[in-house]
Amino acid sequence: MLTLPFDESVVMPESQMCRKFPRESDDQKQMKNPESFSKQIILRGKNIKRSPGEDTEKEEEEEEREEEDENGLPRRRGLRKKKTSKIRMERIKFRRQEANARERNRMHGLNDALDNLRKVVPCYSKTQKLSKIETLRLAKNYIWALSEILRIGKRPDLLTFVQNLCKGLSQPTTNLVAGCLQLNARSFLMGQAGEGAHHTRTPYSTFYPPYHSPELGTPAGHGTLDNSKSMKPYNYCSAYESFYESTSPECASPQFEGPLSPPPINYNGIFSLKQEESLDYGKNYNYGMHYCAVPPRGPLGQSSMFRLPTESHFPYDLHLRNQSLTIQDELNAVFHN
DNA sequence: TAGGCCATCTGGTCCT
DNA sequence: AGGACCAGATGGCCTA
Repeated sequence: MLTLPFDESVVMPESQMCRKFPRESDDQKQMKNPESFSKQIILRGKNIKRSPGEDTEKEEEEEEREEEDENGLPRRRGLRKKKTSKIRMERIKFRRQEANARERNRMHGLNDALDNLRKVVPCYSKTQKLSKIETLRLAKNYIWALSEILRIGKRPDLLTFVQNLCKGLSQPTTNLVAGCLQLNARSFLMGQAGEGAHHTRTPYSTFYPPYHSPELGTPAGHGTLDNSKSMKPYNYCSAYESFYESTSPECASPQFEGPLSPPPINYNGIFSLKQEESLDYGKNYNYGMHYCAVPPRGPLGQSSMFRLPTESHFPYDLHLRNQSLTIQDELNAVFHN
């Protein structure tokens, strides 16, 4: 915009000017690189480039001399003022653009920090990024959950941990977190309906080895699984155990690495358990009701509720879409009853 | 198409 | 004076 002649468009308010031009104007693109932008200003803006306050007096004096008419008499006040304001406008404009660049950098820094935060909260996916607000909420919940562990001095059950993590999160985020924590809806059903719910179990509702979906007959991560959103499932075990003791090999990394790591999980639709959204995060902590995923009985609950035996795995619940819907219906029935 | 999320611009305020 | 920080406004992109 500095390349524009200083005509009326320069005098008009900045906000109006900005609306006149496309967002990614040349200047704006250049502003992404402030250094090159400065150079551009030198090249294109003639005498625009200067450090703030520098030479301005000289130039304004010059301007004032210019403002004398042929007879050496000063021009009328109004005219002169207009000329001076033109310089000022130029300078203000330049400073505004510098401020914009700083603000952009600042926000980029903030976003970088948020990205770093995303990597340490219990749900990280490069392709399915948590929103800023959800990242902050999840981080807060995570800190709170961990501090509760410290305060109480013992491990809560998985359900409580997940409940705490998901407080106040939106449904998609809750789904994502649940997926990352590798809960499964069947555990939920078992916990909700107790033994009576066992009839709802499908042949593979009991634990089966990961990487393979019996119904699909294909390795997990293929077929109907949403592979486009390759997620790095957070290993609950790692966060948990690293907090207390050394991690087992299976729990060493929260991230999905390589073919031996857990497959991507289809988190679309599986955990659509919430009946309503809480409008007031501070008051409503009902989300826990929707995550009554009781840690599976059996091998998981031996030395620790969450400790996995060396050769056992968390179940990866790989559902077909319609199957997920069926489960969701069942869950809804549970809630409504 | 509405709504959510985001990047950017902008002007105000506070601090150094 | 100038920079950092903040919040409002705006428009683009994406998804349900």
